[in-house]
Amino acid sequence: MKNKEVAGILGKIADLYEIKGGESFRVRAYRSAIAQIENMGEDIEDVAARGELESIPGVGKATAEKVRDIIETGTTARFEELKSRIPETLTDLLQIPDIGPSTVRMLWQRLGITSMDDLAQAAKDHRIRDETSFGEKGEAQILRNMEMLREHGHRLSLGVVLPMAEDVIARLKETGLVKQIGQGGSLRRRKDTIGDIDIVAETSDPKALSEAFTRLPQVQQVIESGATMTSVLTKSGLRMDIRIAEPGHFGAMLHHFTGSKYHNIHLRGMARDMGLTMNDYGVHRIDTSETVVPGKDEEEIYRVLGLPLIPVELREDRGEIEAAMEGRLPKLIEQGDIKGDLHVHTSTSDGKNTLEEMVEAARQKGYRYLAICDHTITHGVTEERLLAQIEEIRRLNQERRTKNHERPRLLAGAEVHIRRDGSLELDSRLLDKLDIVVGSVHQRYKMDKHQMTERIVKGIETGWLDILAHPIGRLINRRDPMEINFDKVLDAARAHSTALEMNTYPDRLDLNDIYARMAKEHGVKLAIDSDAHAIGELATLRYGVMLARRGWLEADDVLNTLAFDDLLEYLQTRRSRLLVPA
DNA sequence: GCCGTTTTCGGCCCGACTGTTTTCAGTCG
Repeated sequence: MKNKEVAGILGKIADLYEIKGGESFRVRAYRSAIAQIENMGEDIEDVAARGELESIPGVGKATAEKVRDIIETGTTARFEELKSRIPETLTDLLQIPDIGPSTVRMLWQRLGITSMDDLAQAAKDHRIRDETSFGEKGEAQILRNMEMLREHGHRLSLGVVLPMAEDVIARLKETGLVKQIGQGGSLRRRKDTIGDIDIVAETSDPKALSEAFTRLPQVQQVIESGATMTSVLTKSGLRMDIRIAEPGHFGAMLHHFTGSKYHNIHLRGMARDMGLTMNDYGVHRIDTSETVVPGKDEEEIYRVLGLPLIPVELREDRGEIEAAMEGRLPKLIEQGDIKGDLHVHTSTSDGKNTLEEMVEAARQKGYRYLAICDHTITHGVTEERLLAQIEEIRRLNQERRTKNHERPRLLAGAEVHIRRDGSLELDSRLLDKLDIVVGSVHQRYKMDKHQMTERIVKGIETGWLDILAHPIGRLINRRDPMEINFDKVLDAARAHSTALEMNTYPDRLDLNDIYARMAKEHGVKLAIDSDAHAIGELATLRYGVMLARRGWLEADDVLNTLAFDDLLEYLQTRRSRLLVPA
């Protein structure tokens, strides 16, 4: 039973309580426990096995007992009892924009609606306008919102959404109306998937800025517009909001709309204990309403609470506030720490650019090294072409010594498929000629958990894998993660000094922050690689740095922050230790 | 349902926008 599944059932219980009504604080407690369980690095089953569920923040005696029930039996008495009184399918309706628990309850009690299909039919039959306070407009809006959920109800990759937001911000800057502008929400916190775009801006002309915002070429439709916020639907189906701060309050507004919700709730609780209240216009005394700081920047807000500025990527209430209080915030990895890319392809296999073009692009990025890892036999190079490529790489490195000193050094590598039985599809005679070996699963993703874990662990135990590429195997919105026991993979990776990849291909973002933090805590190194199949894709590596920061990673945790000589020594030492000739 | 640097009971973050509104509930972030 995965954390996601346990959280899913607790979420249903919370949903059913909300539809029932009158349980707002109980619901809040559930939601807070759910957020912790979804975001914790560890398998909830392991925590339960150790009897430490109640050490999870927000999980008390009652929730711990339900979690144990769910792990053991797949459900819990409270859930069954609620379902017997309130149709479970009602919780689906909560996904529809602008439909909340009160509306669901009303639709159910007054019209007998219990599912999406019921609701669509009732709207088409005009029963909603006739028998509820929703008018004709409201009824049409429900149908539109259901359509929107069907079409765009999913979250998009950070690698897709961030460039869109950057373009919007550049255009708004061009208007000359903004004094300060930035991203907010989960986008600014660099979550791997994004549900909507939040923008925060300071201007002396809110009306003109709102109008400029709604006239952007990306905008399909204006959803709502007021004095301090305007919300639109973009042509790509993403909701996009702009919040407008009064001069002098940009930091407070930015902080408020960066979140996360639970980070903010935690901070507001601290403020409350100090007799203070926080909102998007600064920090104020509760008794006199006197403004303590207006929130011109974010530092100001944290300072009032006695805290250093907490990096945006950490603001999830996953221990960052406690770490900040105790002065032990990590020194997070930065883009500039990256010295090279250890997983790129060329036209020798399925890449779009030649070896020379990839090298030149890497040089322009200032990389000190680049590992060429084309797919092996099944997916790409033949033995002859691989040998020829190794020759070419040696020649280029030789040439670099006499001229082109600024060119990155090249590592001869391959991306080797891990077969169903855990063997590698390249034999050791060829593997031994390579400087670096990246292993990955590229076929048969749907093995059961035990078999898939065995397969990957055996692959690692061959001793050849310097890096395990895209370890989880998901494609965002297209393919679910593989079923694996991640703890066992981590144990094997640590024992064999195999680094786990943070693959920054926008469809993958694999590993993400949560798994990366787990790896770090297991003493396993990470490698942030673009898996670029074209020169333009080298730049996606920044998404990996963002997710690494969310995973609390420091430069030392990441293989490709090493200087070239240190990297080479690391690889050679590793291989000589694990692959002593028999 | 959780939690405690006055607490094991009595609190629990805060505000904008919409329209089912004319003073407020529902939804959202």
